[in-house]
Amino acid sequence: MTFLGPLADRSKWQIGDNCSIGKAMDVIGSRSAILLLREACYGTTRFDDFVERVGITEAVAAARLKQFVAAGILDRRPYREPGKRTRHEYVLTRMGRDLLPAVLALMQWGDAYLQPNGGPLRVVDRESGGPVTIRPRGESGKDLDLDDLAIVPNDAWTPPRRTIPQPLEGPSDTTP
Amino acid sequence: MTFLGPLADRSKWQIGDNCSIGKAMDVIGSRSAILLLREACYGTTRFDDFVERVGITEAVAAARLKQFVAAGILDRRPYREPGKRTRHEYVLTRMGRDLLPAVLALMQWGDAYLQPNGGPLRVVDRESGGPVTIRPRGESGKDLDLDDLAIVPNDAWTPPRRTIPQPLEGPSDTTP
DNA sequence: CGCCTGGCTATGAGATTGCATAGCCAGACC
DNA sequence: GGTCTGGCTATGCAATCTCATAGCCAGGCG
Repeated sequence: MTFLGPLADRSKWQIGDNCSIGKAMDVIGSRSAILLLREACYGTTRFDDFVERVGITEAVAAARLKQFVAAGILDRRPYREPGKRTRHEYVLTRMGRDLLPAVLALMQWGDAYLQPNGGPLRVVDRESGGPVTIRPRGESGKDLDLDDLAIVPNDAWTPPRRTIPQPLEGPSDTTP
Repeated sequence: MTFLGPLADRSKWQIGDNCSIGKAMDVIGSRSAILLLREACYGTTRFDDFVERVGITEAVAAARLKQFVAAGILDRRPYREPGKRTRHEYVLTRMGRDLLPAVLALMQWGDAYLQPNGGPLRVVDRESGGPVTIRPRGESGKDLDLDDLAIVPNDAWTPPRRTIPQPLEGPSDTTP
Protein backbone atom coordinates (compact mmCIF):
# COMPACT_ATOMS: atom_id res chain seq x y z
CA MET A 1 0.00 0.00 0.00
CA THR A 2 1.44 3.36 -1.04
CA PHE A 3 0.62 6.81 0.26
CA LEU A 4 0.53 9.55 -2.33
CA GLY A 5 0.75 13.33 -2.30
CA PRO A 6 0.73 15.04 1.08
CA LEU A 7 0.29 11.69 2.81
CA ALA A 8 3.63 10.35 1.58
CA ASP A 9 5.50 11.28 4.75
CA ARG A 10 3.79 9.28 7.44
CA SER A 11 5.59 11.06 10.24
CA LYS A 12 3.73 14.24 9.30
CA TRP A 13 0.14 13.18 9.95
CA GLN A 14 -2.08 10.93 11.97
CA ILE A 15 -5.50 9.61 11.25
CA GLY A 16 -6.52 9.76 14.89
CA ASP A 17 -10.23 9.58 15.60
CA ASN A 18 -11.25 10.17 12.02
CA CYS A 19 -10.57 6.65 10.88
CA SER A 20 -13.58 5.04 9.22
CA ILE A 21 -12.51 1.64 10.43
CA GLY A 22 -12.43 2.84 14.01
CA LYS A 23 -15.86 4.37 13.69
CA ALA A 24 -17.17 1.17 12.15
CA MET A 25 -15.71 -0.86 14.99
CA ASP A 26 -17.51 1.33 17.51
CA VAL A 27 -20.80 0.20 16.00
CA ILE A 28 -20.21 -3.41 15.01
CA GLY A 29 -16.98 -4.20 16.84
CA SER A 30 -18.15 -6.75 19.37
CA ARG A 31 -18.47 -10.45 18.86
CA SER A 32 -22.19 -10.47 19.50
CA ALA A 33 -22.71 -7.61 17.07
CA ILE A 34 -21.02 -9.36 14.19
CA LEU A 35 -22.78 -12.64 14.85
CA LEU A 36 -26.11 -10.89 15.08
CA LEU A 37 -25.31 -9.25 11.78
CA ARG A 38 -24.46 -12.60 10.28
CA GLU A 39 -27.87 -13.87 11.33
CA ALA A 40 -29.58 -10.82 9.93
CA CYS A 41 -27.83 -11.48 6.61
CA TYR A 42 -28.99 -15.08 6.81
CA GLY A 43 -32.52 -13.75 6.97
CA THR A 44 -33.31 -13.94 10.66
CA THR A 45 -35.67 -11.20 11.83
CA ARG A 46 -37.18 -12.24 15.14
CA PHE A 47 -35.85 -11.73 18.62
CA ASP A 48 -36.03 -15.29 19.79
CA ASP A 49 -34.45 -16.60 16.62
CA PHE A 50 -31.55 -14.21 17.04
CA VAL A 51 -31.03 -15.34 20.61
CA GLU A 52 -31.16 -19.02 19.78
CA ARG A 53 -29.23 -19.05 16.52
CA VAL A 54 -26.44 -16.78 17.67
CA GLY A 55 -26.24 -18.42 21.07
CA ILE A 56 -26.21 -15.28 23.20
CA THR A 57 -28.35 -14.23 26.11
CA GLU A 58 -31.54 -12.27 25.67
CA ALA A 59 -30.03 -9.30 27.45
CA VAL A 60 -27.15 -9.06 25.04
CA ALA A 61 -29.39 -9.55 22.03
CA ALA A 62 -31.75 -6.84 23.21
CA ALA A 63 -28.89 -4.42 23.80
CA ARG A 64 -27.25 -4.99 20.41
CA LEU A 65 -30.48 -4.95 18.46
CA LYS A 66 -31.46 -1.68 20.07
CA GLN A 67 -28.06 -0.28 19.25
CA PHE A 68 -28.34 -1.44 15.64
CA VAL A 69 -31.74 0.16 15.27
CA ALA A 70 -30.37 3.41 16.71
CA ALA A 71 -27.44 3.25 14.30
CA GLY A 72 -29.72 2.69 11.32
CA ILE A 73 -28.51 -0.80 10.51
CA LEU A 74 -31.76 -2.51 11.40
CA ASP A 75 -35.33 -1.36 11.07
CA ARG A 76 -37.71 -2.31 13.87
CA ARG A 77 -41.16 -2.94 12.54
CA PRO A 78 -44.29 -4.37 14.10
CA TYR A 79 -45.73 -7.67 12.94
CA ARG A 80 -48.57 -9.79 14.12
CA GLU A 81 -49.33 -13.44 13.78
CA PRO A 82 -53.02 -14.39 13.88
CA GLY A 83 -54.12 -14.95 17.48
CA LYS A 84 -50.93 -13.46 18.82
CA ARG A 85 -50.18 -10.01 20.06
CA THR A 86 -48.15 -7.47 18.13
CA ARG A 87 -44.40 -8.03 18.18
CA HIS A 88 -41.46 -6.49 16.40
CA GLU A 89 -39.13 -7.85 13.80
CA TYR A 90 -35.74 -6.53 12.85
CA VAL A 91 -34.88 -6.21 9.18
CA LEU A 92 -31.74 -4.93 7.54
CA THR A 93 -31.79 -1.44 6.12
CA ARG A 94 -29.74 -0.47 3.09
CA MET A 95 -27.00 0.55 5.49
CA GLY A 96 -27.17 -2.85 7.11
CA ARG A 97 -27.17 -4.75 3.84
CA ASP A 98 -24.05 -2.88 2.84
CA LEU A 99 -22.23 -4.60 5.67
CA LEU A 100 -22.48 -7.82 3.70
CA PRO A 101 -18.98 -7.44 2.22
CA ALA A 102 -17.48 -7.12 5.68
CA VAL A 103 -19.35 -10.15 6.97
CA LEU A 104 -18.45 -12.26 3.96
CA ALA A 105 -14.84 -11.16 4.05
CA LEU A 106 -14.53 -12.34 7.63
CA MET A 107 -16.24 -15.60 6.79
CA GLN A 108 -14.03 -16.16 3.77
CA TRP A 109 -10.92 -15.58 5.82
CA GLY A 110 -12.07 -17.77 8.67
CA ASP A 111 -12.95 -20.54 6.24
CA ALA A 112 -9.52 -20.35 4.66
CA TYR A 113 -7.34 -20.17 7.74
CA LEU A 114 -9.27 -21.15 10.84
CA GLN A 115 -11.12 -24.27 9.76
CA PRO A 116 -10.02 -27.80 8.94
CA ASN A 117 -11.47 -27.98 5.43
CA GLY A 118 -13.06 -24.69 4.56
CA GLY A 119 -15.74 -24.28 7.20
CA PRO A 120 -19.17 -25.88 7.49
CA LEU A 121 -20.98 -23.57 5.06
CA ARG A 122 -20.26 -22.53 1.50
CA VAL A 123 -21.60 -19.34 0.00
CA VAL A 124 -22.52 -19.79 -3.63
CA ASP A 125 -24.07 -17.87 -6.48
CA ARG A 126 -27.74 -18.71 -6.30
CA GLU A 127 -28.06 -18.83 -10.07
CA SER A 128 -25.02 -20.78 -11.09
CA GLY A 129 -24.14 -22.51 -7.85
CA GLY A 130 -20.57 -21.30 -8.40
CA PRO A 131 -18.33 -20.01 -5.63
CA VAL A 132 -18.51 -16.44 -4.37
CA THR A 133 -15.40 -14.48 -3.53
CA ILE A 134 -14.82 -11.07 -2.12
CA ARG A 135 -11.71 -9.10 -3.02
CA PRO A 136 -10.74 -5.53 -3.73
CA ARG A 137 -11.37 -4.63 -7.31
CA GLY A 138 -10.36 -1.78 -9.57
CA GLU A 139 -12.53 0.22 -11.90
CA SER A 140 -11.61 -2.04 -14.78
CA GLY A 141 -12.81 -5.07 -12.87
CA LYS A 142 -9.33 -6.36 -12.18
CA ASP A 143 -8.59 -7.93 -8.81
CA LEU A 144 -6.12 -5.92 -6.81
CA ASP A 145 -3.66 -6.99 -4.15
CA LEU A 146 -2.16 -5.01 -1.31
CA ASP A 147 0.70 -3.76 -3.47
CA ASP A 148 -1.62 -2.51 -6.19
CA LEU A 149 -3.34 -0.05 -3.90
CA ALA A 150 -2.59 3.56 -3.10
CA ILE A 151 -4.08 6.01 -0.66
CA VAL A 152 -4.83 9.62 -1.50
CA PRO A 153 -6.48 12.32 0.59
CA ASN A 154 -10.18 12.84 0.08
CA ASP A 155 -10.56 16.56 -0.55
CA ALA A 156 -14.32 16.48 -0.23
CA TRP A 157 -14.08 15.31 3.37
CA THR A 158 -14.27 17.79 6.21
CA PRO A 159 -13.46 16.85 9.79
CA PRO A 160 -16.58 16.48 11.94
CA ARG A 161 -17.29 19.38 14.24
CA ARG A 162 -17.36 18.33 17.82
CA THR A 163 -17.95 21.75 19.34
CA ILE A 164 -20.22 24.57 18.32
CA PRO A 165 -18.28 26.66 15.82
CA GLN A 166 -16.87 29.70 17.55
CA PRO A 167 -17.33 33.21 16.17
CA LEU A 168 -14.10 33.59 14.27
CA GLU A 169 -11.38 35.70 15.76
CA GLY A 170 -8.57 34.64 13.46
CA PRO A 171 -7.65 31.58 11.43
CA SER A 172 -9.57 28.62 12.77
CA ASP A 173 -7.55 25.72 14.13
CA THR A 174 -9.80 22.88 13.01
CA THR A 175 -7.66 19.78 13.56
CA PRO A 176 -4.70 20.58 11.33
CA MET B 1 -29.75 -15.22 1.32
CA THR B 2 -31.22 -18.67 0.74
CA PHE B 3 -30.36 -21.92 2.43
CA LEU B 4 -30.34 -24.96 0.21
CA GLY B 5 -30.57 -28.71 0.71
CA PRO B 6 -30.44 -29.98 4.28
CA LEU B 7 -29.96 -26.45 5.56
CA ALA B 8 -33.31 -25.25 4.27
CA ASP B 9 -35.13 -25.76 7.58
CA ARG B 10 -33.34 -23.47 9.95
CA SER B 11 -35.07 -24.86 13.00
CA LYS B 12 -33.24 -28.16 12.41
CA TRP B 13 -29.64 -27.04 12.83
CA GLN B 14 -27.38 -24.56 14.51
CA ILE B 15 -23.99 -23.34 13.53
CA GLY B 16 -22.85 -23.05 17.13
CA ASP B 17 -19.13 -22.76 17.70
CA ASN B 18 -18.20 -23.83 14.21
CA CYS B 19 -18.90 -20.46 12.66
CA SER B 20 -15.94 -19.09 10.74
CA ILE B 21 -16.99 -15.55 11.55
CA GLY B 22 -16.98 -16.30 15.25
CA LYS B 23 -13.55 -17.86 15.04
CA ALA B 24 -12.29 -14.88 13.08
CA MET B 25 -13.68 -12.51 15.68
CA ASP B 26 -11.82 -14.37 18.41
CA VAL B 27 -8.58 -13.43 16.70
CA ILE B 28 -9.19 -9.97 15.28
CA GLY B 29 -12.36 -8.93 17.07
CA SER B 30 -11.13 -6.11 19.24
CA ARG B 31 -10.82 -2.51 18.28
CA SER B 32 -7.08 -2.42 18.82
CA ALA B 33 -6.63 -5.57 16.76
CA ILE B 34 -8.39 -4.18 13.72
CA LEU B 35 -6.63 -0.85 13.93
CA LEU B 36 -3.28 -2.58 14.27
CA LEU B 37 -4.17 -4.61 11.23
CA ARG B 38 -5.05 -1.46 9.35
CA GLU B 39 -1.62 -0.09 10.14
CA ALA B 40 0.05 -3.31 9.09
CA CYS B 41 -1.78 -3.04 5.76
CA TYR B 42 -0.61 0.55 5.48
CA GLY B 43 2.92 -0.78 5.69
CA THR B 44 3.80 -0.13 9.32
CA THR B 45 6.18 -2.72 10.75
CA ARG B 46 7.79 -1.29 13.86
CA PHE B 47 6.56 -1.36 17.41
CA ASP B 48 6.76 2.33 18.10
CA ASP B 49 5.10 3.24 14.84
CA PHE B 50 2.21 0.95 15.64
CA VAL B 51 1.79 2.52 19.05
CA GLU B 52 1.91 6.05 17.76
CA ARG B 53 -0.12 5.69 14.58
CA VAL B 54 -2.88 3.59 16.08
CA GLY B 55 -2.98 5.66 19.25
CA ILE B 56 -2.94 2.82 21.77
CA THR B 57 -0.70 2.15 24.72
CA GLU B 58 2.47 0.13 24.45
CA ALA B 59 1.01 -2.58 26.65
CA VAL B 60 -1.95 -3.12 24.37
CA ALA B 61 0.20 -3.02 21.25
CA ALA B 62 2.59 -5.58 22.70
CA ALA B 63 -0.25 -7.89 23.67
CA ARG B 64 -1.99 -7.75 20.30
CA LEU B 65 1.20 -8.06 18.27
CA LYS B 66 2.21 -11.10 20.25
CA GLN B 67 -1.23 -12.57 19.72
CA PHE B 68 -1.03 -11.87 15.98
CA VAL B 69 2.35 -13.54 15.73
CA ALA B 70 1.01 -16.57 17.59
CA ALA B 71 -1.99 -16.70 15.26
CA GLY B 72 0.20 -16.54 12.17
CA ILE B 73 -1.01 -13.17 10.96
CA LEU B 74 2.27 -11.37 11.53
CA ASP B 75 5.81 -12.58 11.24
CA ARG B 76 8.27 -11.29 13.83
CA ARG B 77 11.67 -10.90 12.31
CA PRO B 78 14.85 -9.31 13.57
CA TYR B 79 16.24 -6.22 11.92
CA ARG B 80 19.11 -3.99 12.70
CA GLU B 81 19.86 -0.41 11.86
CA PRO B 82 23.55 0.49 11.66
CA GLY B 83 24.78 1.50 15.10
CA LYS B 84 21.64 0.23 16.78
CA ARG B 85 20.97 -3.02 18.50
CA THR B 86 18.84 -5.77 17.01
CA ARG B 87 15.11 -5.20 17.15
CA HIS B 88 12.10 -6.90 15.68
CA GLU B 89 9.71 -5.85 13.02
CA TYR B 90 6.29 -7.23 12.35
CA VAL B 91 5.32 -8.00 8.77
CA LEU B 92 2.14 -9.45 7.39
CA THR B 93 2.16 -13.10 6.44
CA ARG B 94 0.04 -14.43 3.59
CA MET B 95 -2.63 -15.13 6.17
CA GLY B 96 -2.43 -11.55 7.34
CA ARG B 97 -2.50 -10.08 3.86
CA ASP B 98 -5.65 -12.03 3.18
CA LEU B 99 -7.39 -9.98 5.81
CA LEU B 100 -7.19 -7.02 3.47
CA PRO B 101 -10.73 -7.58 2.12
CA ALA B 102 -12.14 -7.47 5.64
CA VAL B 103 -10.23 -4.30 6.50
CA LEU B 104 -11.21 -2.58 3.26
CA ALA B 105 -14.82 -3.65 3.59
CA LEU B 106 -15.05 -2.04 7.00
CA MET B 107 -13.35 1.09 5.73
CA GLN B 108 -15.65 1.26 2.72
CA TRP B 109 -18.71 0.95 4.90
CA GLY B 110 -17.49 3.49 7.43
CA ASP B 111 -16.68 5.92 4.65
CA ALA B 112 -20.14 5.54 3.19
CA TYR B 113 -22.25 5.75 6.32
CA LEU B 114 -20.26 7.10 9.22
CA GLN B 115 -18.45 10.05 7.71
CA PRO B 116 -19.58 13.45 6.48
CA ASN B 117 -18.19 13.20 2.93
CA GLY B 118 -16.63 9.84 2.46
CA GLY B 119 -13.87 9.74 5.07
CA PRO B 120 -10.45 11.38 5.07
CA LEU B 121 -8.69 8.79 2.89
CA ARG B 122 -9.50 7.31 -0.48
CA VAL B 123 -8.19 3.96 -1.60
CA VAL B 124 -7.36 3.96 -5.29
CA ASP B 125 -5.87 1.70 -7.91
CA ARG B 126 -2.20 2.55 -7.94
CA GLU B 127 -1.96 2.19 -11.70
CA SER B 128 -5.04 4.02 -12.88
CA GLY B 129 -5.84 6.13 -9.87
CA GLY B 130 -9.42 4.88 -10.15
CA PRO B 131 -11.60 3.93 -7.19
CA VAL B 132 -11.38 0.55 -5.51
CA THR B 133 -14.46 -1.29 -4.35
CA ILE B 134 -15.01 -4.51 -2.53
CA ARG B 135 -18.14 -6.56 -3.10
CA PRO B 136 -19.13 -10.20 -3.31
CA ARG B 137 -18.58 -11.52 -6.79
CA GLY B 138 -19.63 -14.64 -8.64
CA GLU B 139 -17.50 -16.89 -10.78
CA SER B 140 -18.51 -15.02 -13.90
CA GLY B 141 -17.28 -11.78 -12.41
CA LYS B 142 -20.75 -10.41 -11.80
CA ASP B 143 -21.39 -8.43 -8.62
CA LEU B 144 -23.81 -10.17 -6.33
CA ASP B 145 -26.22 -8.79 -3.76
CA LEU B 146 -27.64 -10.41 -0.65
CA ASP B 147 -30.54 -11.91 -2.58
CA ASP B 148 -28.28 -13.48 -5.17
CA LEU B 149 -26.50 -15.65 -2.63
CA ALA B 150 -27.23 -19.12 -1.38
CA ILE B 151 -25.68 -21.26 1.30
CA VAL B 152 -24.95 -24.94 0.89
CA PRO B 153 -23.25 -27.37 3.25
CA ASN B 154 -19.56 -27.97 2.71
CA ASP B 155 -19.19 -31.71 2.54
CA ALA B 156 -15.42 -31.60 2.77
CA TRP B 157 -15.59 -30.02 6.19
CA THR B 158 -15.40 -32.10 9.32
CA PRO B 159 -16.17 -30.69 12.75
CA PRO B 160 -13.08 -30.23 14.90
CA ARG B 161 -12.82 -32.92 17.54
CA ARG B 162 -12.63 -31.57 21.04
CA THR B 163 -13.12 -34.81 22.93
CA ILE B 164 -12.11 -38.37 22.27
CA PRO B 165 -14.91 -39.97 20.25
CA GLN B 166 -17.13 -42.05 22.51
CA PRO B 167 -17.92 -45.67 21.68
CA LEU B 168 -21.35 -45.34 20.13
CA GLU B 169 -24.34 -46.45 22.13
CA GLY B 170 -27.14 -45.21 19.90
CA PRO B 171 -27.69 -42.39 17.41
CA SER B 172 -25.16 -39.67 18.11
CA ASP B 173 -26.50 -36.23 18.89
CA THR B 174 -23.66 -34.20 17.40
CA THR B 175 -25.13 -30.72 16.92
CA PRO B 176 -28.42 -31.53 15.22
C1' DC C 1 -61.19 -10.58 35.38
C1' DG C 2 -57.37 -13.11 36.74
C1' DC C 3 -53.89 -16.32 34.97
C1' DC C 4 -50.34 -17.57 31.65
C1' DT C 5 -47.01 -16.93 28.03
C1' DG C 6 -43.87 -14.96 24.83
C1' DG C 7 -40.99 -11.10 24.35
C1' DC C 8 -38.19 -8.11 26.44
C1' DT C 9 -35.68 -5.72 30.72
C1' DA C 10 -33.02 -5.41 35.02
C1' DT C 11 -29.37 -6.80 38.14
C1' DG C 12 -25.11 -8.58 39.61
C1' DA C 13 -20.80 -11.30 38.88
C1' DG C 14 -16.74 -12.44 36.16
C1' DA C 15 -13.81 -11.92 32.14
C1' DT C 16 -11.72 -8.96 28.82
C1' DT C 17 -10.15 -4.56 27.04
C1' DG C 18 -8.03 -0.39 27.52
C1' DC C 19 -5.39 3.57 29.75
C1' DA C 20 -1.72 5.55 32.79
C1' DT C 21 2.24 5.00 35.00
C1' DA C 22 6.28 2.89 36.21
C1' DG C 23 9.86 -0.49 35.53
C1' DC C 24 13.16 -3.58 33.25
C1' DC C 25 16.92 -4.82 30.15
C1' DA C 26 20.10 -5.64 25.99
C1' DG C 27 23.48 -3.60 24.02
C1' DA C 28 25.60 0.78 21.75
C1' DC C 29 28.48 4.28 23.25
C1' DC C 30 31.85 6.38 25.98
C1' DG D 1 32.57 -1.48 32.66
C1' DG D 2 29.20 2.20 33.62
C1' DT D 3 25.48 4.84 31.58
C1' DC D 4 21.82 5.78 28.51
C1' DT D 5 18.09 4.67 25.40
C1' DG D 6 14.76 2.41 22.62
C1' DG D 7 11.80 -1.41 22.89
C1' DC D 8 9.06 -3.99 25.57
C1' DT D 9 6.75 -5.64 30.26
C1' DA D 10 4.23 -5.22 34.72
C1' DT D 11 0.81 -3.29 37.75
C1' DG D 12 -3.42 -1.07 39.05
C1' DC D 13 -7.72 0.84 37.92
C1' DA D 14 -11.95 2.01 35.02
C1' DA D 15 -15.05 0.72 31.39
C1' DT D 16 -17.21 -2.66 28.59
C1' DC D 17 -18.92 -7.24 27.29
C1' DT D 18 -21.08 -11.40 28.38
C1' DC D 19 -23.57 -14.71 31.10
C1' DA D 20 -26.94 -16.31 34.54
C1' DT D 21 -30.85 -15.46 36.83
C1' DA D 22 -34.84 -13.18 37.88
C1' DG D 23 -38.50 -9.95 36.86
C1' DC D 24 -41.96 -7.35 34.25
C1' DC D 25 -45.85 -6.68 31.24
C1' DA D 26 -49.27 -6.73 27.18
C1' DG D 27 -52.75 -9.13 25.89
C1' DG D 28 -54.92 -13.75 24.57
C1' DC D 29 -57.45 -17.21 26.95
C1' DG D 30 -60.28 -19.51 30.22
